[in-house]
This record gives sequence, structure tokens and C-alpha cells, in this order.
Amino acid sequence: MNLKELASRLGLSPTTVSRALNGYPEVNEATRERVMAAAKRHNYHPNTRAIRLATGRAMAVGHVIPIATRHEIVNPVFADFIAGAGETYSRNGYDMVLSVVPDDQEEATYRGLKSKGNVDGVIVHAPRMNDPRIALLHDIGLPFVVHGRATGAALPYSWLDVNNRRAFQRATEFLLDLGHSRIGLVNGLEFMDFAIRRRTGYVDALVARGIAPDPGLMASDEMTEIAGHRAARAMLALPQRPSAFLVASMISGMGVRRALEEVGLHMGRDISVIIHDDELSYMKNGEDVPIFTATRSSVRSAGRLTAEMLLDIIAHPGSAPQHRLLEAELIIGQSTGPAPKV
Amino acid sequence: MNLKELASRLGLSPTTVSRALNGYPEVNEATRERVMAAAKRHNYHPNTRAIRLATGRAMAVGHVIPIATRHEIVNPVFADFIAGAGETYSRNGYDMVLSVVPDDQEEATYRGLKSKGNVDGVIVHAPRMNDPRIALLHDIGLPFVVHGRATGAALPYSWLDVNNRRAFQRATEFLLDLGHSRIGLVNGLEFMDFAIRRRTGYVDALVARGIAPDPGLMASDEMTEIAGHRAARAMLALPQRPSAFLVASMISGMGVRRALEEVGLHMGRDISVIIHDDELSYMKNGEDVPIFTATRSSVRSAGRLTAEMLLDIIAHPGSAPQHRLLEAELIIGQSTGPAPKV
DNA sequence: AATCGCAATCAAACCGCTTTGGATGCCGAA
DNA sequence: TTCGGCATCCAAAGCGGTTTGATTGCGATT
Repeated sequence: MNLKELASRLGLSPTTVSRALNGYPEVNEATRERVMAAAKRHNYHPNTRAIRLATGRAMAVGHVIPIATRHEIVNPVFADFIAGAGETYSRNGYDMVLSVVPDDQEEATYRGLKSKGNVDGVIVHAPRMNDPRIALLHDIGLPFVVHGRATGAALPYSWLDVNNRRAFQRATEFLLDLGHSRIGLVNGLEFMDFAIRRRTGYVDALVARGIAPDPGLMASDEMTEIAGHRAARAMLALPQRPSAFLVASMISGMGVRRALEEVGLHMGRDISVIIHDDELSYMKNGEDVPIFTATRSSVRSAGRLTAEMLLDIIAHPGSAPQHRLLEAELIIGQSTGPAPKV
Repeated sequence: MNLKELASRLGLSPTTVSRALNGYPEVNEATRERVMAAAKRHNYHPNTRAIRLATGRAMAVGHVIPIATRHEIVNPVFADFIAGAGETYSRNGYDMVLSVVPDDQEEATYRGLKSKGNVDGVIVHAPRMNDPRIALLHDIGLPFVVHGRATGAALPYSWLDVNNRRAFQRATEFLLDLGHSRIGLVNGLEFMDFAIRRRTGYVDALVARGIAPDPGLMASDEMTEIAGHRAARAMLALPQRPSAFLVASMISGMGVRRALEEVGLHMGRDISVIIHDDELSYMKNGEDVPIFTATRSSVRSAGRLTAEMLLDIIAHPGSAPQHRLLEAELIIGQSTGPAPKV
């Protein structure tokens, strides 16, 4: 069943039927209802491919995921972000198209997406310092929103980010207030923009209290259980071990906890831990009382909001770049307590 | 730059240019090369929307992800499966379109995908017993492959699955051989097909050795850290506690390990644990020596293979359903050892 | 009665490609 | 010489919608 056939059954022209279904004003209400009813009765759905060609819009948004020929891994927050963004797209009749490509083909993929007209815009994931994608997308004229920020970008661009600096600053202050002065930072890889900001927040808080940051207490690695474990073990082996940890993710935090248990330290009593909690749906931080004290920000709702921003930008080309900075909550769980007297 | 313009620059008809670019034989080789060169020089990429309309093919595959209005959560293996499938699609010029929809709109989504012509086929995730999607997709005539199997399906369908029954049977036998006789099963939710099969494997192995399965040693819940912890705690509190655990996932396994440590049991010495390891990229099971003894099967390569199967089915409509059963490896890590003498 | 305005509808062009069904020119065979 | 066959190339008709630019009918205005 297509437009033409539906129109002929109704004794109307395709023009009128199209307009009736799309809510144009110049069609008699009685006619419109007749058309609507017939469309429903015959289970008519306009062919997306034809709409796309006719309107010149792709009605789709792209997400490009470069895969590890070298170091990076599929980001564990990715699934939840996508789920959030996908909700927004579904609600607005957009498709989400994912391109999983070797990272040396990332640029070609963006160019292809634009010139072949597959999508109306893209969301940029996991920005790094001086991220080349921003200039690239500007260059090819493909609307985009960055999830996160890219320090060093020369051009203006739209972004949505969590205030990572502030979150880690507050968490550090919270630990300092509890009497901790040697605080270990188990950070993500510091070519990722958010990891840099987190370290800045941590360092700022220490410096503001007159504490010189100790390089031995700052680790930077992938946010895996293994890496978290390794970093914590190393710091626990120091002559002056930390009495608290600030950890970049739930998963790293589990590695840290394992390290603590191995050396016989009780989390929340002998040693404090704060993690950043992205509220991943499959990685809940406890049920009633959180296991970890955490800076918390839902990556899923970030996905929803980022997608909304992008759709708005697509709908209003030429509008000024948009920015949105979300604050993380600091929620108290069982993993923090006053620094033990020495 | 479009076909018509490229053609006119070349002094050729669109027909010939189209054929030249698509490798049709009825075009002079010299002409073809001239066309190819011009296409490259002008950075010509055919408009995907037009191709799709003209050929009637969507050149896209759909993945429908129902989101939790009730119980389910975004599947943690999902990201890796998608990454694998996406590789296959990219390599073959297909797009992957993800639909994230409230689960009461799942059926409508599949129907829409078909009637609006957005995709040429779909992959069905996380099949349950008597999964209604199979009959639905048969009904609307949308090619599909199931990742997993759906016990109770009346109609034939294509699937790719891991031999979950065998994997858990082997793991159980391995534990039995080590002298364990009380083995706790920390399973996933048993409306999921794979969870049922795993339990079957576990039970079969026990029965084969003349051991009656103890309902108190079989837990079924979401595969989260929290749930794994809860299940393990409950079993450890039994008058006759298990000396080994068989656990459905890496994440559950971390909860189990936490429970063990809380009650002062050393994993691998006092108590044995085997998990199922999907080889998620952000959840490595150790680096050199695996932390957990595990039944292992890469969900990422499953994604690749499932996608290949689907593309094959799309390319050969009317062919017989295809099946592929992958065997899991049993790899030995640090979490298993002989049952302690009582 | 002639004109105007407005509501409602339609024919046809168009989006950018593929594909069908010819054309055209040239060569070798009858 | 004539004609069939072959290699090349092309005009035009789709694909299934949207959108532009009329057209029609009718009550209201002059």
C-alpha cells in the first residue's frame, strides 16, 4: 500500500492525501478524517526511503564508534548513553545509525556520512584534547554535539558535559574535611578530556588547602577492574600510603576494593573511597544505601539531553552553539569515613 | 555533486556513469576508468537516500532494544555484541539502525521497520522462552536472526548461540572432579533462554553423578554485582554451605567474590568459583592469568558472526534457516581448586 | 452581472539514483 | 551489398513520496 494507491481508493489526488496526513491546513477537516481513517484501515505507512529522498532530510542521527586497532576499548558507558539518546530519537521519529569503524577510518566515515546523506547530524563521543573531529565536522558542515568538551578546540561548538572538575574538587574537599590528607587519585586515561578536568579538580582542592599534589598518588590508566586494582596496590605499597582514594569509575572502584581487601583494609573504616558513578543500568551502586560514596551523574539522561540538543540544532541551522553543563551530585555511601588517627 | 552533474561534465549519460561505477560489463574499460577518475576527483559519492529508493533496499539492519518499563535492564553484553555486528555491517556497506523503545511498543516498532522500509532485516536479542517475536517477524516477513535460541518456538528460524548447556555441564563436571559436591548456581533470570539452558547443564552434570540438585543452591536473578553478592551471601549462610559457585557472569562473579571476602573465605583455596566470561572489552578477566576460572565465549565475535548470517539471509531470500552453535572454552584461572577436606 | 477572495483540490515537477528498452555504429558473414 | 551480431551508449520510466503552481466552485462584494 502506497500513497498513490491509497489516494486512488479514496478518489483523491496524492497531493491531498499527503497533505491530509501531514497536517497541512489547506485540507477540509472532513476529508482529513476520511483520509486518516483509510490510512489506518489499510495500515498505510509512508515509505521512509521516499520521504528521505523527497525532503532531502535523512531523519537519522549518526554515532561513530572507532574500534581498537590500538588502545581504546568499547566504552562501558556507551551502552547507557546510547539508550538515553535512542529514547529521544524514537520519540521524535529519528533513526539512530551506528557506525563501528577501525579508528583509522574515522575521518572517512564522517565524510561519507555527510556526502552520502545518511544522517542529519552526529554526536561525538569521548572527546580528547585538541580533538581533530571538531575541526573536521565544522569543515564538512555536518551538525554535531559533543558529549563532553575538547580542551584546545579553536572553533566554537555545541556540547553537553558533566562538571567533572567541580565534582572531583568537591569530592576531594569532602575527603579533606574528613581529615584525609593523603588521597590517591585513580584516574582514567589522561588524553581523555574529562580525565584531565577531574585531575584539575582534585589538584585544585589540594592546593587550596596548602597540600602539594604527590605524583605518586596520581595514577592514570584505563577504567577497568584490573587497572584500578593495579593502581591501588601500587599506592598501598608506598611508605606513606594514602588513607583515601578518589576513583574514576564504578568498575575501577571494584578493583580498588579488591586491592583493599587483599591487604586487609576495611573500606569505610580503615580507608575511604569515592568513585564517580555514571549510574549504568547494569552496575548499580548498591540498592538502598550506596556501597560507594560517589559523585553521581546519569549518563543515560546525558544521552537523552545531548540528543535533544542535536535535534534542536538540526531543526534550527545556523543558530548559535549550545552548551549545557550538568552538575554531579555527591552522594554519601558506606565507603567513606573520618581519617583514622595515626 | 550528483550523478547528473558528473555525467554532464564527462559528456556521458547518467546511465553510463552509473553503470561504470557499479561495475556493469556493458561499458568500455577506457570509459570506466575515465569515470572512476572523475568521480574520485570530484569527490562524488552517490546519495544513499536515492539508491535506497531506486533499489528498494534499505541497506540497513535493525536492532530493537526494548527499555525497562518493567524489569529488564540494558544488557551489559549488548555494547560488545553491537560492536562486533557493526564491524560486519561497515565492511559490507550496511548501516546499523538502533531503535530504543519502551517494551510495550516493541511489536509496533518491528511492524513499522518493515512497512516503512527502514531495514532489510533485524537481529533479535535476548530471546525468552516462547518468545513472541519469532512468530511476529515470520508473520510480517522481515528477515531475522536470533542471538540465542527460543525454546518453544513453533516455527523454524535462524539463530546463533553459545552452547550454554554444555558449557555449564562441563564447568560443573570440572568442579565435581575437584571433589566439590555442593555447588551453588548463581544464575541469570530464568525467563531468559540461555539461563534455562545453563541450569539444565548444571543439573544434568549433577544428576549424572548421582547428586540430587538442591533448590537452596540455585539462585536466579539479574546479573548484577549486587544480585550476585546477595545470592552468594544467602548460600553461604546455609547450614551446609557450598564449596563452589558456578556464576552466570563476570559482573555477578564480582559480587560473589565480595561476599566471599566478607565472610573471610579465600577464593581458589577455601572455595572455588567458575564464571561465564563473555570477554567484554571493558571487563577483562585478568591479564596474564585469569582471575576467574571461566567458561569463555566472545560475545563480540558472536556479533560479527550473527551479522554475517543475517546479511547472507538477506542476500538469499527464501533459503533455509541457518544455525550455528558455538562452543565455549573452559579456561582455568586462579579461582578454582580442590575441595577442602572437611 | 461581473468580480474578488477563499477554501479545497489537483497535475506535474522534482528528489537522485537504477534499470528497461531502445539507439548507434562498426565488423564480419552470407 | 545486406544483414545479423556485438560493443557502447543513451533517453526515459520508474522508485514513492513532497511541493510548486495552478484550477475549480461558491458565497460575498461591488
